[in-house]
Amino acid sequence: MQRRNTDQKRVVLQCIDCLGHATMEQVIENVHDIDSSISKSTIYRNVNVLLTEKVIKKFKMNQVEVYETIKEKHYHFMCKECGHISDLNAKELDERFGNLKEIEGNQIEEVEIYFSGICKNCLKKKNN
Amino acid sequence: MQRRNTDQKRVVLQCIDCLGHATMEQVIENVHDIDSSISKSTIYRNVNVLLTEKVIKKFKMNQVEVYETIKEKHYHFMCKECGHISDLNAKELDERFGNLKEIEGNQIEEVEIYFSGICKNCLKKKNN
DNA sequence: GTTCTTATTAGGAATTATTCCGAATAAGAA
DNA sequence: TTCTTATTCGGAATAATTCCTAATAAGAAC
Repeated sequence: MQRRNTDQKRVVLQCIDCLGHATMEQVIENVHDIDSSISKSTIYRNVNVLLTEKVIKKFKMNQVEVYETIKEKHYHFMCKECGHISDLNAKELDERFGNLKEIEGNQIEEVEIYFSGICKNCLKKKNN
Repeated sequence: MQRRNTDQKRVVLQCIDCLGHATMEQVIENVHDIDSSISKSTIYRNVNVLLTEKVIKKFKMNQVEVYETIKEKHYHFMCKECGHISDLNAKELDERFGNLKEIEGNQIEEVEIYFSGICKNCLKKKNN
């Protein structure tokens, strides 16, 4: 099927990209801030299209489902205090597990790692 | 609030425990196999109670939401061919990242790792 | 064992998130 | 500019989960 580029699709992608990490609710809200005439079903459909096109990806941390554009490989850290999700640079971590190709006889193709704890900022607040 | 032990709650836990890894659908199905008079809302409620009691936990891999009883620490591997989820022994993996306490200024309390790829059995089938 | 408080239940209604549908529109190839 | 058909809107349909209420029963106190 020949895919088309529509304004609606561009807005959806732009929103997810700007937000960094966005829940579906946030995506809908942001899209409607830009153009409230874009219907919910169009937003849902385009999010799914972008997922199958592998332009964005979806993951879940601590019960929160999140979308983000696929850029260079990285991992996620969610703060248990403020709920903020931040990106972790992959390099340091890849040294540890990037070379893992097999485990207990199973061939590894993907590794998803989610860290959680207390973020830099919340630590700072606590120490003051 | 003083919690009570009911037959319904016991059946729900028993099912999740026996199944090893279970989706909500599977939990409902299994509970109803044992006692079809247990209502769906009771099953949902008890799953949530067990979650807050930290007797079971919930996670998500490749779009599949799964419940399991909390036993000793381990990681998960999901096969992209057959969809089966298996447990990975934590020891070997903990040597790699168990000692990670801080990253980019953030204090790490939990690490969730999900592997996916092709499992032992599917590899065997492919090679035959 | 009996009584009593109240957490829990069944079952259906209500809510919420997501997908489906069909006629109208518009992307982009020719 | 024409033409094909992917995409759109917007509301209906669906599916998953939670809420509600009267009835029940767990388990503490006696």
